[in-house]
Amino acid sequence: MAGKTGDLNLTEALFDDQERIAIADSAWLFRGYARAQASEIVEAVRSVLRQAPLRQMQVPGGHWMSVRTSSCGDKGWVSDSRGYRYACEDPLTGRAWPAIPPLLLELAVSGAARAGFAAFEPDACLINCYQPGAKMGLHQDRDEKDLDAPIVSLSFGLPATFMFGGLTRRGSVKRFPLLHGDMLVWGGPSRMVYHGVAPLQAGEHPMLGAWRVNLTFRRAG
DNA sequence: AAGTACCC
DNA sequence: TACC
Repeated sequence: MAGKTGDLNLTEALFDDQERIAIADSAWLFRGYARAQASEIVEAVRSVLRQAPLRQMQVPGGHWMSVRTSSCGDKGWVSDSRGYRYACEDPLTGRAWPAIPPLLLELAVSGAARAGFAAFEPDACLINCYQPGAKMGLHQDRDEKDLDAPIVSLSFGLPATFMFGGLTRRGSVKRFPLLHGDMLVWGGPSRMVYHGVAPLQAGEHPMLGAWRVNLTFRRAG
């Protein structure tokens, strides 16, 4: 009897080519897509974080997210007791968010194109930083105006178990590792899938120590 | 509710 | 599923 959840056996997954792994309908994992440029990417992220520091955000209901976040781009994702939204100003500094570094933008756009999403013009890049124990519960990305644009996610540092569910909370959830340099792209019929990250396991990464850094690019509108 | 608690 |  099939359960409601299950591991995605990547050795049995459909390989479109050597690096592109189908996760679901219109959802693709590009193993190690950004690995060769990881050093430059991490340096660009550090530069953004000097201008828009990491912070923990409150969610409606009063709890605090375990993940530390910042943003770059025209819009940044913010949350407080009043709710979630995209904002043009960083509430921490009162200034506009830093621009998306060109290298990151180029990777996100080229990655989206390789997944079949032409002319992706992200205006928001969320920076989610996980330390051991940090997690992201199953949720939908539903605050963007343009749901035709995909979500492009880049992972660096410690490995994480990604949870990729269905269009309802009750749908089955696939779990698979996201490793340093991996890119995940989902959109179209998968755009509104529930997804999340299991609590990060302790570890030490040569480049990032006890951290996982995730960049997600969206068209917030 | 990108949160937790608790119930069935 | 409920949470105000």
